[in-house]
Amino acid sequence: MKQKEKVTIYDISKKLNISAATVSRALNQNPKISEKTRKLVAETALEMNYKQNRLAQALKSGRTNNVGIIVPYINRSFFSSVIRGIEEELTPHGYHVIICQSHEEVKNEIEQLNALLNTQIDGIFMSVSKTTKNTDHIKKALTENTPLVFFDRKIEVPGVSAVVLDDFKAGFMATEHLIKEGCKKIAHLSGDINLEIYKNRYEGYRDALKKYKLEYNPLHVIQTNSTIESGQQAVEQLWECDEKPDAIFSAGDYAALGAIQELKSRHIKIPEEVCVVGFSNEPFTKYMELPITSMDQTPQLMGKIAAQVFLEQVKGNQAVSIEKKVVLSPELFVRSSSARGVLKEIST
Amino acid sequence: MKQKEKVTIYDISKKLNISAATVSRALNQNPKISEKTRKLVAETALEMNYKQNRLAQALKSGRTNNVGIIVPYINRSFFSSVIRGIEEELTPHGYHVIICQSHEEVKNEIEQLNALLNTQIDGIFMSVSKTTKNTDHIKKALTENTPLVFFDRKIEVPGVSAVVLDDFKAGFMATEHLIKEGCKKIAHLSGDINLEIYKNRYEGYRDALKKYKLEYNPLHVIQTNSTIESGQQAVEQLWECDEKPDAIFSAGDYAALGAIQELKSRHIKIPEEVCVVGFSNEPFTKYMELPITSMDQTPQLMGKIAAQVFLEQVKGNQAVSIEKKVVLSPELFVRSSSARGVLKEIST
DNA sequence: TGTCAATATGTAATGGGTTACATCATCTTT
DNA sequence: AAAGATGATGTAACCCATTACATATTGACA
Repeated sequence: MKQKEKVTIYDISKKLNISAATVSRALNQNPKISEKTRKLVAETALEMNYKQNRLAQALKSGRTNNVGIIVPYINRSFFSSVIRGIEEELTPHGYHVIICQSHEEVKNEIEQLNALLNTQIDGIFMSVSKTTKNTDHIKKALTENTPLVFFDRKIEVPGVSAVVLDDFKAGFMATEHLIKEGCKKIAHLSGDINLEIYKNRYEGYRDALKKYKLEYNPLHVIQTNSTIESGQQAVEQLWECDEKPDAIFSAGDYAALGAIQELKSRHIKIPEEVCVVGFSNEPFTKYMELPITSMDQTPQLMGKIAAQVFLEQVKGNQAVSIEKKVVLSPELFVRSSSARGVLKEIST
Repeated sequence: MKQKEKVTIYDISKKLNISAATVSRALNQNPKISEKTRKLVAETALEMNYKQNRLAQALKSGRTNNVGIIVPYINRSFFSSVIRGIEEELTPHGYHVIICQSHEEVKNEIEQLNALLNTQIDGIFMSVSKTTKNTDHIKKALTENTPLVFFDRKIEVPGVSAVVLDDFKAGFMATEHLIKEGCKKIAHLSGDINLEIYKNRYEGYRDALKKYKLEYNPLHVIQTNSTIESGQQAVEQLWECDEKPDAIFSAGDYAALGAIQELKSRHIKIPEEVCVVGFSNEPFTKYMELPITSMDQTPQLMGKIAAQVFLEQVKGNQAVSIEKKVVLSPELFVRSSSARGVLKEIST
C-alpha cells in the first residue's frame, strides 16, 4: 500500500498563510472567524480534498461518536431489528454503531466489552448472553463511566438503564389467548430460566393459569434452548406424560417450530388438537404453510427507545448517572397455529 | 456523567520515576527494556488499572485496527454469515468490525463509506447495493488507499479485490438439477440484472438450457426483487402464459418461497407438477413443511477468505495494491421442493 | 489623540502514546 | 587503561485537531 498522504489543517494553513487554529475554527463555524476567511478556508479545504481526522478529534474531545452494541447473535430477526432501531435513532446524531456478537458465551461478552471500552466508545448497548451470571465485567465497565443500556435481556446491576419487554404480561397474554381458544392443558416450553425474560414469561404463564383456575402441571413445563431440535425433543418428552397437553406456549419461535414439526410427524392436528404459540414474531412464523401465532416484541421500537435513553444520558452531562427503566408492551399476532375460530392473522 | 479519570503512561512513569518512553516500551515488549523494568511496569500498570488509549495509539500509528463492513442488510442469513466469517478470521489479529447497512440504497452506501473512511478505518468489506451503478464513491475510497474487498456483489472497479461465488456455475447447476429431475419448461425468477450475480445466474441458466437442448422461452424469465410478494406475482404472471412452466429456478429464496405459496394456493403439486429451486440456502428453506432445494453460497467461507485477502493486502506493505479475485464454488442442497425421486436433503 | 471595546487571528498547550536519536553506564577487548 | 561495543533509559518530536489565553487591528467615542 502506498502511504496515505493526508491533508491536515496545517497544510491548509500553510497554503493560506494563516494559523492552523484559524483553519480549525473556520471549519468548525466558530463565530469569531470572519466570513471572508471562513469561505476561503472552506474552499481551500474542498480543493485540497481535506478530510478531518476523526481520531485526532476524538483524542482531543474524548468522544469518538461510536457506540457499541453487544448481542448474542446478529442473525436473529429480533436482534437485527433492535440494531436497526438504534441505528436509525443515532445516525442523525452523528453516531456510528459497532456491532459485536457474544454467541451466547460470557467469555466472548467480556472480551467484546473490554475491547469496546478500550476503543473509547461513547456508549454501550447490550443484551446479555445466556451464560452471563456474574456481573463483574459490567460493573467494571461502569467504573469507566461509559453509559450502558441494556435491552431485552438485562441483568440486575445498579445504575444501569434498561429497555425491556413486559415479558410477564406477554406470557400472560399468550396463555390467556390459548385459554380463550378453549385449551385446558397448556404446556410451556421455557428458555433458560437464568435469563429474566424467560423467567418472566414463565411466571406470566403461571399467573394466567391461576387466574383462569387451570391446574398447573410441572411436567408440562420443559426447558429448551431455543432451537428447533429442543422444541422437537420437548414434544417427545411431553407426549410421554400420561396427560397430553392440548396447547403449547413456547418462549421462542424456533422451539415452537420444532414442536410443530414433531406434532405433525405424529399426525397431531394443529390447531384442532393442539394449539401452538411462539415468541418473537420471527419472519418465518408468518411465511410457514401453517403460520405460527407469535408474540411481537416491537424490536425496532425497543432499539429506538434504548437509543433515546442513551442520548438523554449523554446530553444530561451531570455527575449523576440516571438509571432509567422502560418497559414495552408485547403484541400478539394470532395466526393459524392457534386460531380455532375464523380469525386469522389478527393483531390484538 | 462523571469525568473519566484515565490512567496514562505518564502516571505510571511518575510513580516509578522513569520516563514515559520506557513505560511505553516496557508495555510493548520492546527487547531493549530490561526484564526487571518490564516486570515492574507491568505490575504497576495492572495495579493502577491502566488501559491503553487506542485512540492515541491509532493517531500515532495511523492504524485503528477497525475494519468496516457494508452490506445491504444484516438480517439476511447470507450476510450475517459472511460477517461471522470475517469476524472469526480477523478477531485473532486484533481487528474489530464495524457493520453498516445500506438498505439497498446507494445514497446510504455512499454515506456509510465516507463515514467509515473518515473514522480512519483500516479496511473495508463491501457488498454493493442493488441501486449502485456509478462507481465514483468507490474510486474515491481507493484514492485514500484504504484496502477494499468486495464480496458476493461486486462491481467492476480496477484495483479492487473480490471474493465471489461462481454464480454462472450455480445457475447452471440448479438448472441442470431440474433438467435431471425431468423438467422441460424451466422458468427463472431473476433478481435485479443490474447486479452481476443475478446476471451470471441467469446466464448459467441459459447455458444449461442450451447444453440440454431445451428451448429458451423469454416469457419464462421474470425479474423479481427478492421478496415473497414478487415471487407470488411472478407465478401469477407465469401462469398467464400459454405454456406453463414445470419448474422454477429462483435466484433468491424469498422469491422461491413466494412462488411456492402461490403454487400451493393454486393447488399445484410440488414437486410432482412443478419443481422449485431457491438460492442462498436461508435457514427457513430447511425448516419449511416442504423443505426447499437451495443453492448454498458458503457464506462463512466467503467471509473468511475475504478477510484473508484483506490481511494479505495489509501485510504486503508494498506500494502496489494487489488485485485478487477469488471465486467460490456453490453447493446445491436438494430437498423436497425439487426431489421427485427418493433422495431428500442431499448435498451434491 | 488617547482609551476602550469589539473583532480577528496567532501562540502554545493539550490529549496519550510511539520512536528516532542522544546519552550514559557497564562490560569487553587489546 | 583506553577504545569500542552493548544495553538501558531519557529527550523531544510527532500524529492532528482543539481551545484557553494572548495579541494585534480597527473603529468609536470622549
